[in-house]
Amino acid sequence: MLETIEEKCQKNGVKLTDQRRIIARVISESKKTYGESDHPDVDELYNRVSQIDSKISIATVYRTVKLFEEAGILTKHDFKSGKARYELNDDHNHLIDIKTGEIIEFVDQEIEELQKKIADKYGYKLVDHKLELYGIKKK
Amino acid sequence: MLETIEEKCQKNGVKLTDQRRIIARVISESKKTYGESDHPDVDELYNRVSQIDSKISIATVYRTVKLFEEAGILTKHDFKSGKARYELNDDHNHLIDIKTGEIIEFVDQEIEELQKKIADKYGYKLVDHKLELYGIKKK
DNA sequence: AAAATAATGATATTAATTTTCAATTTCCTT
DNA sequence: AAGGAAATTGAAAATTAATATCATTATTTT
Ligand SMILES: [Mn+2]
Ligand SMILES: [Mn+2]
Ligand SMILES: [Zn+2]
Ligand SMILES: [Zn+2]
Repeated sequence: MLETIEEKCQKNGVKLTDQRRIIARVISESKKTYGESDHPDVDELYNRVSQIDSKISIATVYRTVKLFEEAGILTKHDFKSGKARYELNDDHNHLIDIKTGEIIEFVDQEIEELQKKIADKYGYKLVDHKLELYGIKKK
Repeated sequence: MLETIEEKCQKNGVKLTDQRRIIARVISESKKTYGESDHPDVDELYNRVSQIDSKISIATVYRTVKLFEEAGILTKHDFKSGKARYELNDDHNHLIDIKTGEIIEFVDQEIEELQKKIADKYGYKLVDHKLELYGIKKK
């Protein structure tokens, strides 16, 4: 982890209240605590946050993930589940097992460059990108 | 256009009622009629369909796009708009202008192959993929 | 043609997210 | 430090895309 959410907030002028700090912590720790491919939805975040401070409302969780997302701190995913799922914005891609729902994260420099090249070709500067691969395990 | 929705339905065992046929037609014509980057949501489809047959209900539009999607005829997009948007499933990608919302469609063989290669590297057979590039126009 | 099956339209329901609003906390200005 | 403005919060209501229900209509099957 290169930069903490707190630092990113400071840099982006996002004020950190007690509630936001706790929510930030839960998100930061979600990978370490719950495994590599953890992409919690708001309900799940609310559950985890509640264990730290049971008075935090789900409205605040919704407000905070939105705030963090708009500040570029979090990435919101709309996988097929219907609920939005969140994680730290660290520029990786996802390979999703359509049988099990397992999510594998990957980074590929070649893809990154190719995407930049394509945007460039159409006269655009690439500022964000989303790549999801759906596959079935080969036996 | 290589294959009509009607043909795809027949091939996939999807029955075409009058209502479905009209909805299929509206979707097929959405590009020609409304320009290159047309990705209508259900409300918009309902509006267009209603001009042809005002008795078709929005429930039927919802049911039909779901049916077509499950048959692999349509692709459902969850862009940032909140509403799902639909178009013919023809395996292209999107470059979205984050200032104007304009959607540019593109196909890139190199990206296609690279994606297959990555899935393969993780032991998966690629069955679907979604790539969205977000950019700002260079001046 | 009669019975069974499927699809439709209208409406109710669900569920995620947003909004409202009064209360509390934080931030300014003096 | 005090007082008032501004921002944030919790609880609850509102919104809204999408789905489910159900009586009616259309299509198949016998
Ligand atoms: Mn990247
Ligand atoms: Mn492809
Ligand atoms: Zn991830
Ligand atoms: Zn498209």
